[in-house]
Amino acid sequence: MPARAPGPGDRAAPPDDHRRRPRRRGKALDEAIFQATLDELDENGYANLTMERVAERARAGKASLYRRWPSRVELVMDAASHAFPDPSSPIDTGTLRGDLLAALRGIAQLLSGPAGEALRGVLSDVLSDPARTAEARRRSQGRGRRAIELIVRRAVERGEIDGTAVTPRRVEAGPALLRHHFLFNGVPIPDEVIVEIVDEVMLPLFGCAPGP
Amino acid sequence: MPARAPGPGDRAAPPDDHRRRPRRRGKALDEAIFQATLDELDENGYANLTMERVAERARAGKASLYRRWPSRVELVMDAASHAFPDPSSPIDTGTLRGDLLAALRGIAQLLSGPAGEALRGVLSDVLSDPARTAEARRRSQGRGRRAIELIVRRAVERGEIDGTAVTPRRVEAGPALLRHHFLFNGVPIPDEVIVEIVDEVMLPLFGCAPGP
Amino acid sequence: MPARAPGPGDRAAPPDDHRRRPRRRGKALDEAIFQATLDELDENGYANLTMERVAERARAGKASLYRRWPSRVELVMDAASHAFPDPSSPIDTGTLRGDLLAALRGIAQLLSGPAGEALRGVLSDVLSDPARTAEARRRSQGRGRRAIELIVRRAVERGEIDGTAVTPRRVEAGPALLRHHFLFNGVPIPDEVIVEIVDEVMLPLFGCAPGP
Amino acid sequence: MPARAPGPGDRAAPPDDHRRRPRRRGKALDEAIFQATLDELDENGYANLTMERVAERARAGKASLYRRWPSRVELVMDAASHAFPDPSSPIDTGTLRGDLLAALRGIAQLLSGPAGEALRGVLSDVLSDPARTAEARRRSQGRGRRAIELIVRRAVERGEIDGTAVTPRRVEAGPALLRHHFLFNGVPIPDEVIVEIVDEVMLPLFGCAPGP
DNA sequence: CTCTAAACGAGACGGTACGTCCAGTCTTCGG
DNA sequence: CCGAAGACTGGACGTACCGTCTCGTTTAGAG
Repeated sequence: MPARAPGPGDRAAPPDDHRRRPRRRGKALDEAIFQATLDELDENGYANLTMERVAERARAGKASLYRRWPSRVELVMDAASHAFPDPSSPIDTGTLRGDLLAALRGIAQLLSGPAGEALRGVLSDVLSDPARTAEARRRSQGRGRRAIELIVRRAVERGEIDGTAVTPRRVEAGPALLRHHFLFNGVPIPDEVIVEIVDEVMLPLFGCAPGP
Repeated sequence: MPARAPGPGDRAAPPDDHRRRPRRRGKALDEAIFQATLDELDENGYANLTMERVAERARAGKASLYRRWPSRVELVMDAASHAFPDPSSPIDTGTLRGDLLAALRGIAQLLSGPAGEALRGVLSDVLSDPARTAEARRRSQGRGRRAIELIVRRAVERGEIDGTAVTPRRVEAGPALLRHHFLFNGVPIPDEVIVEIVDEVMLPLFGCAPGP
Repeated sequence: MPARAPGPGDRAAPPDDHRRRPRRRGKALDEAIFQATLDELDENGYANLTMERVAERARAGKASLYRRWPSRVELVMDAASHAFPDPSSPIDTGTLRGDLLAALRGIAQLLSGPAGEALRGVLSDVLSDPARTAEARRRSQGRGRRAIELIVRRAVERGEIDGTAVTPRRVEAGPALLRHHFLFNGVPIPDEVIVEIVDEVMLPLFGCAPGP
Repeated sequence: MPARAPGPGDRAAPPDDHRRRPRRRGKALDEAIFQATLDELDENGYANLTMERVAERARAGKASLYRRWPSRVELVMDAASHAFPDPSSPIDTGTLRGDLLAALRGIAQLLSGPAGEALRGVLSDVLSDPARTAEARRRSQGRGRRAIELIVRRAVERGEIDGTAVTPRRVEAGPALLRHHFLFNGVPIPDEVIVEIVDEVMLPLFGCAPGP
């Protein structure tokens, strides 16, 4: 029998006794899967990320993935969140403009990593289900929005801007433009883009004269 | 791998005479494929659109698709462009606010159809190749941007706004916020969103008092 | 080529619950595939046998076939061997002529079934690879050759013929002529052909006077 | 339009004016197709010979092939016959043994070329149609059979053998064993095989003592 | 410290779609 | 107007994953 596949008669093959002993469970396994997911995101992008490859890379069975997440979308969103768990209150530079630049730069940096790759892909997978759409929105927008809200509130308290100019739509505008740029132009996001968004859009909307 | 495929006509197979006679070619076939693509987009969305089903639906062979477009992305972009070929100069309502509302409403309507479904899916498929990213950007942004540019120029000519307030970033901001809302919230796009974008962001950026 | 296939479970696709539960594995699946292969051989012949149709007929996935056999050739050879597993020692009629007629008739009967159909097709697929050629030779010639060898040995022991006349080439000649006739003339193989081969070729070669 | 296939809009492209000008017809085209067929047989074997590749290699359209031959089989048989048109009467060495060796060596040489490659593949394609089977048999067996017949007749005339031992079956046996060996063992055919067939089978069948 | 139930790795399973190649037919256009 | 060129429909190729499942094996925790 020269050129055959393993073949049907090989059913009685020994069950491969050399399995890795310290079998991971729970948290340890979660971590391994997250790491494999992020690595795949990095190397191949969301479009080419498959449950099969993630499982293999994590040296886990596919069932262990499906036991935890119902689909690729949830896995990727979880993995991205897990990688950047820290909402970390925005730094305080003392001026509205400085704070906004810092905040947007933080978001840009986030988008340049796995979280960005995840965001891009998740968008198209998620829209059929409104609940998951909302979940994705919450995860991707919450951080930036809360940061800007806090920054603007501090500026109002400092008397730098008028509180009546602050509306949800305007708070959201800056991060939205940044995300929009990322989605349509990819990475890296030039710093001029951020400066322009702050100086030409955000500051004017809050009633500030554009920066230097 | 010694053997070629047996093939349908290795003799002993009947010659299958019932092929449709007036075989379509060129433009006629293009049209049929575009229509099938748009129908699939409509019924199943981009994520579930397959070359296989489009071919079947258009009663065409897969090779006829691949001869024209190298992948799903290009087919879908072409089909969407084909369906809405006319940038059609924006209507003139006489006021900046009216023009902007009309323009954004036009974009919103476009996004609510197959073009929107296409945009969403294309974004995640296209980013690996910068050239195709640019192409997608051109197709999806060009229209809105040019419309706003023209509207704003008319407003400047009417003396309604100051030309120095007009920058590319600000021109782009309105459509960008609308697309952003569409991507993260889907359809339908409530009209209040459009009104808010115009009144709270666009008009102020161009130095106008918000509308009524 | 940025996009992986959409896949059936990219969400928004129903989970297709109607799968047959007690899914066949191992031997049971082997049997089903063999049966489907033999049925296809019978109905459409080797030239029109495709992995696709065999899989469909066996209600199996194509991957289950390819996991077992690297190509059509191996599948068909295995299926044919499986259908006629028993070389079964040749019957003893008491005379050399009777034994030879019985043996050749047995081979002819075998060639008239799926094994013959398999042999014909396999020949053209297998010759590019010497190892597979040898395998095919072993499977198709071994049986007949061993039978004739045994029959001739018995005749020598009975003193019916002289052992010095027995050479491998002569032992092989009878079955070879029969197979040659089958390959160039197809089925059914007239019994006169068998009688002629025995009386005009085999018996004289072993130093016997031709039969009645 | 960066990364697109020729695309549907290119329909109006000039109809490829650089077509080969002196368009071949009739004999000239036949020759080109025959040559392409033989080349393909040589390089890829019958199993991998396709009408498509032959057409491309001959720089011809597929329809030009189908207009001349209804299928691969006929094309290949014609091409092989065309390449070796000369039945050439068998050489006369003066002895039966010498003539037989020469004849079988001639057949072996023929089988080692494109004609052999053709024979192998044709067998499996032809059997569904008895008429074509007969045609293939005529083409592949006629030559050898007529040669042996002539040789044996000369030997009878020389008084070397007894005419009553000559039967069609026995005349056919030698070439049949040679073709059988070729089909199951491929090329090259060792010369010992030919010597064995002559000395252990053919000569004894015609009532001659084996050669030296 | 056993004993059991759950979690785990591995991967087979029935499928869908991929992108390619080829069969044989039909249309267009050049000579 | 014939015939060469090649676009067309259709179908099989062999591969990659899907999400489910069945195996044993390993491990944690209850008795």
